[in-house]
Amino acid sequence: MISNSLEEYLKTIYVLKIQNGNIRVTDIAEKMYCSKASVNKAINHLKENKLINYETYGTIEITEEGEDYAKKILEAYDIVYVFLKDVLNIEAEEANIEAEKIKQNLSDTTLNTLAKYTHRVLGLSNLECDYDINKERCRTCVRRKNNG
Amino acid sequence: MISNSLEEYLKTIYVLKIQNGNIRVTDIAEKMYCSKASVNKAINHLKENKLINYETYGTIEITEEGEDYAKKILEAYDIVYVFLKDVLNIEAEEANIEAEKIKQNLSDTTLNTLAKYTHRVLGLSNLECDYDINKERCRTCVRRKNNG
DNA sequence: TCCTTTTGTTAACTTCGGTTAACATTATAT
DNA sequence: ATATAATGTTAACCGAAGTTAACAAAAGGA
Repeated sequence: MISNSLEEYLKTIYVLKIQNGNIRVTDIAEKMYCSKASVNKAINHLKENKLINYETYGTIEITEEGEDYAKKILEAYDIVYVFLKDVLNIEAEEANIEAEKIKQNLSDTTLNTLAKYTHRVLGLSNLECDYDINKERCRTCVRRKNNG
Repeated sequence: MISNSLEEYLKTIYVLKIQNGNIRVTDIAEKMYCSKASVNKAINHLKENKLINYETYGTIEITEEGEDYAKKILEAYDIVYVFLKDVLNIEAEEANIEAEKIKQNLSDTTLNTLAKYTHRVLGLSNLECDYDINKERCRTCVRRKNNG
């Protein structure tokens, strides 16, 4: 288990790599509005936790484990975001802010229950949805995102 | 604005005072599973923020402002707790743990929206519930609590 | 090539929220 | 009334997560 702060770094690294391919300390610092020194510390911690590979002055690579972790973080965000935006009808920008704040604090079981509830209420999947955050990315949430 | 940590101390002080009348540093430390030294620091911070009155070796008194603040913290907890327990049907103990973790991070507007949603889904108040977390304690949540 | 700019690292420091241990004060029991 | 127990305070410390500033390394242009 890593801290919320490190989770944010990992998530940012994962997203930036998908968007931009390669990625530098400076990119992360800009995206997260923090100093390069903070990023440097963070990536060394992530390395200690085997979530990324990194050598001094080298390139940042996410490990298998790190990728799974990052996906789970994003998945948790999606579950909360979709609930706030499409069930509670909270405006997108506000829903985004709130989802970012909450997602880290929810247990797997709560996230699973919330996902199933949202799917049911929105008619996105049948009642006996067997979604499990630890097994796979939520197809219905993904579909919603892809459809706008 | 005080930190989440200080909010927890304030909430605990408020609840203990309601339950036990007077209250000591030791009581707070026991309830929060922390050292008396931590409590001492916290109450001095709360005092600086005018949320409690305290003199060295004296008694701990909550100010008007502190009481309002504590009530709001409890209210936020209730809103999340009732949603988790009665809408998502999460088991009480788990709902309690999760509500404790989330409540601090939600904005007033999200809390209001969530409260109204819960009331509507549970049929606890009419659709045009004008509940506002900053104005008063939620009567429907209170009623639910009192009725078990 | 080599000089300059960009990028990355490190050291020293800050704040927050906690700890333990030593000490001070207050309360209690005989 | 006083010894002892309980309670409260303070000092010195820790780790997490950030900062700035100085320095090191890499990249790019003339």
